[in-house]
Amino acid sequence: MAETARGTESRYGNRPTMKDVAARAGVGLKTVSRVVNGESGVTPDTERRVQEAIEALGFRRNDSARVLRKGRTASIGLVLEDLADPFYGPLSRAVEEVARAHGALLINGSSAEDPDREQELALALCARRVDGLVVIPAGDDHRYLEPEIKAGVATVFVDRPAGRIEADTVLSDNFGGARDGVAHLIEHGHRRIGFIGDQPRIHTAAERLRGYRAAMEDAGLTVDEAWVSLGTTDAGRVRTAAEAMLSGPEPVTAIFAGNNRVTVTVVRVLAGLSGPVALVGFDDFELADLLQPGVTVIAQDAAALGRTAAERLFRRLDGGQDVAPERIELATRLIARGSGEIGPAR
Amino acid sequence: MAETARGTESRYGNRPTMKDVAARAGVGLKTVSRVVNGESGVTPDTERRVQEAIEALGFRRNDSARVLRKGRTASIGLVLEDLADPFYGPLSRAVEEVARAHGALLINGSSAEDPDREQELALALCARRVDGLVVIPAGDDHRYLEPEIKAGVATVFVDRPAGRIEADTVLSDNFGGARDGVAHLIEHGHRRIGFIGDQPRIHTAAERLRGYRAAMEDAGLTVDEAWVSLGTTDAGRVRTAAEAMLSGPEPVTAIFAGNNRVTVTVVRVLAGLSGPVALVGFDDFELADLLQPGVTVIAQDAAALGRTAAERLFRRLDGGQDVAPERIELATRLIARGSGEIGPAR
DNA sequence: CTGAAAGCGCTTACAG
DNA sequence: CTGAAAGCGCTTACAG
Repeated sequence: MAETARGTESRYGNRPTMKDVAARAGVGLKTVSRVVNGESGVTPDTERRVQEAIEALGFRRNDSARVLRKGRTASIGLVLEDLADPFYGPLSRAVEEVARAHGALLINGSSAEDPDREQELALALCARRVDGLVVIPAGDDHRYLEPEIKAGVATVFVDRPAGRIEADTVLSDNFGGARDGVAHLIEHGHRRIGFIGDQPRIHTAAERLRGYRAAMEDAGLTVDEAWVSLGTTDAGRVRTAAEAMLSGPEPVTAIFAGNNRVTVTVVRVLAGLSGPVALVGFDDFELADLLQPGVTVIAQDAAALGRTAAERLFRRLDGGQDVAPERIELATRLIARGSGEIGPAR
Repeated sequence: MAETARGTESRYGNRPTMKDVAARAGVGLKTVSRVVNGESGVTPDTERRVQEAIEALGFRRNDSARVLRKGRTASIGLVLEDLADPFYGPLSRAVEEVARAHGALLINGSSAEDPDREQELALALCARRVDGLVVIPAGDDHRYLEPEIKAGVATVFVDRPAGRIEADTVLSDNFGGARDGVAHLIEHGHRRIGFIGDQPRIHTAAERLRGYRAAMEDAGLTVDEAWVSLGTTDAGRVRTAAEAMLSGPEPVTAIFAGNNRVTVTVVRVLAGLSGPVALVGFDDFELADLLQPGVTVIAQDAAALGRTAAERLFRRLDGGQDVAPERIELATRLIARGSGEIGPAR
């Protein structure tokens, strides 16, 4: 009857439900539920009748409804800066793999480095009742997530720390990595080293700058503030900054680039120069080894960041709600390829 | 009372509902619903009381429940090969932006080029009742999606065509692009041109091979089958293939690489060679212009593929269910950077 | 082994 | 302007 009521043909947006299957198979709703979920306690004959009805009707369980009753949605959210950025691809994929291993789907969105959009997205995901949230912060105040976390949304911050709340955080050792990279340049004889980085309000940028200053200080070198340039990482600004510190009577002989966008632009600037200038960049990038010279970098493991964060999230979900928030820092790795081993021009 | 029943403190996984808000504000459920959804017909005073209860309780509407009643979930699914592949980043992001403009969230997953996993993922998304599906096929039989499409899941295939079903498809002009690239090499004097591509069961690979053969034939050149190598695109196989066609008494003087992974490996092989060999690659990649020589490529617009597909999907969702499936082909673009303009060695 | 009733948290359709 | 009842499609808790 239910069938007839909805018409003979399957119509758009009119999907069969367990009720329809039950009616067709001549069994109760619960029996259909048992078969669909592979529960025991159904005679083979009954099961066959239900299976036939399922096939005939093209039934597929509505997991949205299931989830409402169950409590957990078996989905987690990922808020990142930009899905199109090559740094976030491997990170996303790693989060996805861990989610998959736990039977969860991944909903993700880009904040476009806009704190309001980050908040809007994160809260929309909470409204969908994701079980957990992996956030790569764009903003620096995450108090808006406090009620959600309290309500049980497992939340882990990655790449940058949470702002003004206590929460699990997985970071790269930005300070140590930058310090190592600059120390590497110093070891190769440089004393005037430039630093071009992102806006200092961004945690990673500030940490890397701090690493630069620490390495210089460790070596007893004084930083001329004309060697330091912070701001947006668009090609225009970076190019101007690089050209400025490479000219004048006392130009820098080496540059430490604060992230891969900066590195690429600096490579372009250096390609147009006559004399060799050393370069070490934070973040590895594809083909860095194929350039001439190969680009020496401080590599961070984007996939490991994602994996570590997602594993932490599921551990919390699997019973560890009351564990104290932890801050995990992953090591970086210097990969020497040539550009960082050039000595200062005589 | 409801409040007391669930304890004074907000406990994990115990979120306030509209019922709780209604009880606290001393109004009916429907009135809370009206305030939450910004519907008219509520006195300012009532509204204020409800708002206060919402704040006090930390209420956030459960969109999962809402969705169950509404029918549409305001979410779409994206099944792609690998989120970590730089080709899919911009494509994903473009789909996300269109979804966002339509108030929908994006759930995505990687098939890892495995047809079974593609199916599992796509059907899991259908079970969640996504409104639509953007699929980058791994398999070549999509009949499993027929009931879903009939039931109203708007579905668009991207990058590769759907197998054995009629459905909207957005593709790059793989044939034309490859033909143009090979013709470009012929124009620069080459007559022995190699082709290294992916497995021919993959549609894009087959089309590009067809373009290669067409260009050769158009120029009256006969293809020696020793110049053609098809298979997986791992570095080992590609390297062996390239080295084979570059050696012997009649080596190729130019190579057309079937995708960016192949291109990168070929660049590495050529870097170790003494004489110059021309190269054109299908797919653009970052820093292609910084290599020496810059790599000439046939570029496809990944973002445009994603955007076009998502727009098509939402058009269907916004009333166009009964439009006939369409096949949209986007043009490719040759970008000359040096490697494709090298003449044959004398 | 099987099923009727209640409920997950909302919205819809309706009545006052 | 406001709210009680029914229902979205499932699962839970229970009874037979």
